[in-house]
Amino acid sequence: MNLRKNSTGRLTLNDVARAAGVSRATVSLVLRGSPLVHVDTRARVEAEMARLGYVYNRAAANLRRRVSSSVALVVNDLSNPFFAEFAAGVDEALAAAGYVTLLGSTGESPERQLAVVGSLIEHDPAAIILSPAEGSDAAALARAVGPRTPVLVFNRELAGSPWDFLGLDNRRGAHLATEHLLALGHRRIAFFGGHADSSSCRERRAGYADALRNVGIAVDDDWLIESAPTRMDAAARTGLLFAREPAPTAAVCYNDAVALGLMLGLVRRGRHPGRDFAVTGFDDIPEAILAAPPLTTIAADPRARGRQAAQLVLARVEGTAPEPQRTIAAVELVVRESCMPV
Amino acid sequence: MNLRKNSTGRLTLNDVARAAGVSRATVSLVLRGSPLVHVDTRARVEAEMARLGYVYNRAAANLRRRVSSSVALVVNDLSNPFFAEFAAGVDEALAAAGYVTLLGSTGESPERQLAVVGSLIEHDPAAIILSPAEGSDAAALARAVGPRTPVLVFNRELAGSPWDFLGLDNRRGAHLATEHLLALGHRRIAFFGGHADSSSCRERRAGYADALRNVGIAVDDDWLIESAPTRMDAAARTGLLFAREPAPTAAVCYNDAVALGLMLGLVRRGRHPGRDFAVTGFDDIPEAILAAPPLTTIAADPRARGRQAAQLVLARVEGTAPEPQRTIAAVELVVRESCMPV
DNA sequence: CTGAAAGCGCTTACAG
DNA sequence: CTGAAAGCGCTTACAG
Repeated sequence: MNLRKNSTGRLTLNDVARAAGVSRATVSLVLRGSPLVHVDTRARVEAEMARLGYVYNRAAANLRRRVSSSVALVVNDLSNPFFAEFAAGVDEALAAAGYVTLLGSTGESPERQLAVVGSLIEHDPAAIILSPAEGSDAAALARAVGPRTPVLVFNRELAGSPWDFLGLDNRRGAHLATEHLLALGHRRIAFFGGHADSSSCRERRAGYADALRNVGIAVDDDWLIESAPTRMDAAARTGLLFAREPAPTAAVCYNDAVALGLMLGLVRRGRHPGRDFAVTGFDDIPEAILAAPPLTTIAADPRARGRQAAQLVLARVEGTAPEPQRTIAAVELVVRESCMPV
Repeated sequence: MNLRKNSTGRLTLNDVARAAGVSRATVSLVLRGSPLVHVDTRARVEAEMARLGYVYNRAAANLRRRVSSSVALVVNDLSNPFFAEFAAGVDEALAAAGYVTLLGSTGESPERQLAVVGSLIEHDPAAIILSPAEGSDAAALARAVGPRTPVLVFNRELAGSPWDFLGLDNRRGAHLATEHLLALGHRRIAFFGGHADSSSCRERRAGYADALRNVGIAVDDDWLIESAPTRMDAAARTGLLFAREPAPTAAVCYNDAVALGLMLGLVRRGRHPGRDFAVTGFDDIPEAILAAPPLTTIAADPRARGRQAAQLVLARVEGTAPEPQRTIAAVELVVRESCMPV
């Protein structure tokens, strides 16, 4: 009956207990759905909670129970649709399991990443899903995380880390893209974009090289062209493809962002992607289908990867997972119109 | 000197205090940078914290201090680049201010939105930044949030809510787009996409109508075409534009997603956007520039809007903001190649 | 089925 | 400058 709040202005279990005429313990049991409470008592308590507008303080409960109901998601760049979709998938699966997502973004900076992890870890997440920035220092990260919080590394391998890993089958993806170009008759095929010091780039290059070697073509180092994994930098580096004659007729791109940037760069040079130069991507981001022409690419289903990452990390939290897991998600070729036969 | 952890396995202030030979209070003062602690003591304590790998439990501190160091961000769809950029901006500014972002996504479902808000609020965020799902129930939301947590509503107005609002200058944006088409000689101009029951759609339609009326053209209800604000639905509804003769020669689209979908729909019908039908967008998402042809649109700089939202909400939290604020962000026309003269 | 008491990891007056 | 004590909002044995 008493609407007076306690000294802090915040409604607590105490207020509900007083209003319902029971002890705090009883209210707590109601909250947690215990069968110990008489059905009438439960109803009375619930009515009071609704009437007062009580909101549960999960932080206090978590502190007492020594549990956590959050998972941190550290992502390098939310403006990359691949990671945005991934984040959406993570959040979806975490929410379904009753966890809340703590978001942190690093902008591809290892220093910011360290700061972000240091800040998130103070909020005591049950686990961390980390899509590492390029050039991450595994040892420094391990120190920032400490020994008590499980980590799932996504997408880029972190050399020397003891953590779970979820990645794409990069090698097979690039292999499929390269084979597609070979089947169309291309023989001078470049690998365009990405930084060779990232594991995903190395793996994709390996798949590309495999496919070429299978048909007796040697990899030409001049056609292994690096760029930042962004549209802009890829567009800017288009010229490197045509530095030497004969130039390639096709490029397997590190990812879709790079492929779209390359297409932009080609158009600026008066070329027609899909008509006089073939391009493949990697990721199948939503705008791949909207490009002109629509981009042939490797689909990785980032949203499903996000759900999968959440599942893996929760399995680790619940302690049901065995030793550090290395999970490689399958990947498939999506043929659209950016590759002409030659 | 003692590496033994307490019973829970977790390192606490107590452990650091014992190892450094001081009281918990002293360690706490060190942690909070108090000048009361002797410099030598501070150094000794900090050395122990580093050596032991102590991590601060901010939840416990927040509970005791009755403060919160998180802000909840509720967004309807992270796979929309406009919201992904917005989220990135929010997170960037919150992190800079020492707050952590609690993420929730609603998938444009008012029911899920209620559940998400109900779950986030239990984590006691200092504030909520809410980009409401279509068809949100303001009263139900207000009940879920309670009276103690400030909310900033972004993008879509929530009728009857007492909360701060940050929106775009929708009316002016659509006005600019329509004027651009008029200046190119178009006279039969449709307004394509969006749902008329959302405030942003109504405002954009009003700007469109203003511009037409200014030059003595009446709005034709047949050319006010609704769609979900997505690429797919827009593409599917393209035909409605050509149901009657004479058909429009141009469309002001509700947003970029709709505009890109419309362009896709036009191509499927054998038309050439930018050559025989003019299209404008709204948002200037990154792929607008990559469309074929590049999309003329209204730039809203979602990342800057995210930073702005964080700032507004923090001002409210610090209590420096006066009465409920209504902030309308300026918007500008970006001319590219999707509109030909007629 | 309910109540009194202790405790999660921290902070904050208050003495000294 | 440091220590002992109380308390943030909850949960959990333990009695009854």
